Amino acid sequence: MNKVILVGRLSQDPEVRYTQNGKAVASFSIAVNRFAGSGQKESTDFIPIVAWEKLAEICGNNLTKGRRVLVEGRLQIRSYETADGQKRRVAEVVAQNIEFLDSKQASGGAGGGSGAYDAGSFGSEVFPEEEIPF
Amino acid sequence: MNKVILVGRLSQDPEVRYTQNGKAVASFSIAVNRFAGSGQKESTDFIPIVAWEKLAEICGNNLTKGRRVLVEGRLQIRSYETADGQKRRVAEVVAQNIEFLDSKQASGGAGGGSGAYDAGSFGSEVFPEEEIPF
Amino acid sequence: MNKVILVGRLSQDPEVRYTQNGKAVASFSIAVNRFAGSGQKESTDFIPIVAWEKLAEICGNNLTKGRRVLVEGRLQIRSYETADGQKRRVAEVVAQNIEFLDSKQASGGAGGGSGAYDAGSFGSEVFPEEEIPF
Amino acid sequence: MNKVILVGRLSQDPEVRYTQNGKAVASFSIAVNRFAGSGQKESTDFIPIVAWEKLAEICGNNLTKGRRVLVEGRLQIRSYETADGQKRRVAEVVAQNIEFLDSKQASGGAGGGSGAYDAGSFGSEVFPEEEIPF
DNA sequence: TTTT
DNA sequence: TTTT
Repeated sequence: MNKVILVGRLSQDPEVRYTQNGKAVASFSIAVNRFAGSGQKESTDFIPIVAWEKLAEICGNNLTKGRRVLVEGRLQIRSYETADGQKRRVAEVVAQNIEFLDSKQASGGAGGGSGAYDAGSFGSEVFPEEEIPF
Repeated sequence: MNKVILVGRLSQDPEVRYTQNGKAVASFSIAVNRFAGSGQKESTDFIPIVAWEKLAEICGNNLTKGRRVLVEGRLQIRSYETADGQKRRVAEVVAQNIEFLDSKQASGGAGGGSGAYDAGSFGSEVFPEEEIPF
Repeated sequence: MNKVILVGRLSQDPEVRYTQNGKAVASFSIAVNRFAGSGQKESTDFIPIVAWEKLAEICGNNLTKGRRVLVEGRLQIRSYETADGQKRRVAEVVAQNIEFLDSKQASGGAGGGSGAYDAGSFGSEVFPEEEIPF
Repeated sequence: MNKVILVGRLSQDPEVRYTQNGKAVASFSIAVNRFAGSGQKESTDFIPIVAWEKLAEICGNNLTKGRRVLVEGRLQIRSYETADGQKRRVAEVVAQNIEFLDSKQASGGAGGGSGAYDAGSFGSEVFPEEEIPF
């Protein structure tokens, strides 16, 4: 069991790239507010999201900075090396399912609308982390 | 909504420290296995967990390396500076509720037993991140 | 672990009642859409929600039919007897946390706004089921 | 979003039946303990679980009364008529993913072992409720 | 009994 | 830095 459920707003437009095998990967962050009790400082977590394949394309085509989404996914710790050879670890949520929470009326325009998009339907539950092209 | 639910085994004994205000903080990582489909390489995420106050003490007193737990919490991105002034971000799960999944029979001995422990009952849902003593 | 997370719209205004001890209880149902794959009939689950005390009052004062909410809670199976002595069981979600998902702009008017409300902050995690006044 | 996550023990062996189309359906209940605070009566919810197809067969072949599982699924309200024509509604959790929480050592024997089994891998996320053969 |  |  490794389940993450977040509601937040995109802090940037998604970036869509492609692996060497031609798989789409979308990445973006969402701003998730912490509702601290009264008297406590409110704060925000900016949480990196990664989506793959069909879900990546849906993100690229439909999401923009500021839109509110519900993301269901898996918390992944990915290791990489910096240009000068240091090992680093980065956490990100690999999306399995994304719901667009802005109602049609609220968002208006061509890119509007709400819906739910599920990576599961595309048979892409798990991806080898080496492939991530960034 | 910022909800994380994980099942995994402690990869180390919890470390319990105290803030300047005397609040207990336990930290440890859990190894969460990824059940890739057949034909895919199995892998593991080592996810850092932080627990506060009473829950921290329960962790310190009852959990050891190898024990299996269910952790419910919040995904937090914490910023800090390295000794040489670089800004870094680290992700960790702030535990709200921990269940011990090793049954009494299975684990045996004095440290055994299973149960559920909830930070909520101690009124400690949100902590200012500056206080973390490490 | 008994965790339920739902996003849906109120199918009715909340009803707020009081137990003999003066505790507020709000009840309402939310319509949760099932996003079946293409070619499958879309359908809806109408799921009964119960909220207690302060959270009940917030629901009574802020929610109306049609509003969209995220409900986090516990799935509870409650037993009762009908007037003619039959035993019945009813399932309901006891809310621990409710987020209002209609943005201020989208909903407009006095009742609008979005926010998150947590039963935990009021120390009311668990309620004896006999007390429910309906 | 309609997500349920439960940890409990089977209160009975699973029953596996088949729809007219030959799809396997497993049904059983799990006993989920409510950890009331000290001074409150502890109680248990018996929550009906339904699993389909490959996941149903895995349940039928591996689970027995008393085994501990984590169930991830969807809360569904199903309508049916009694023999004397009354309309009733029953709630059940449609499993998407089941993890066996009894460790190999604890359970022993041929049926033992732990693992995670995911309906998603079998392309069976949503089932029309009319088909349920009971 | 039902929502968009 | 890692667990079974």
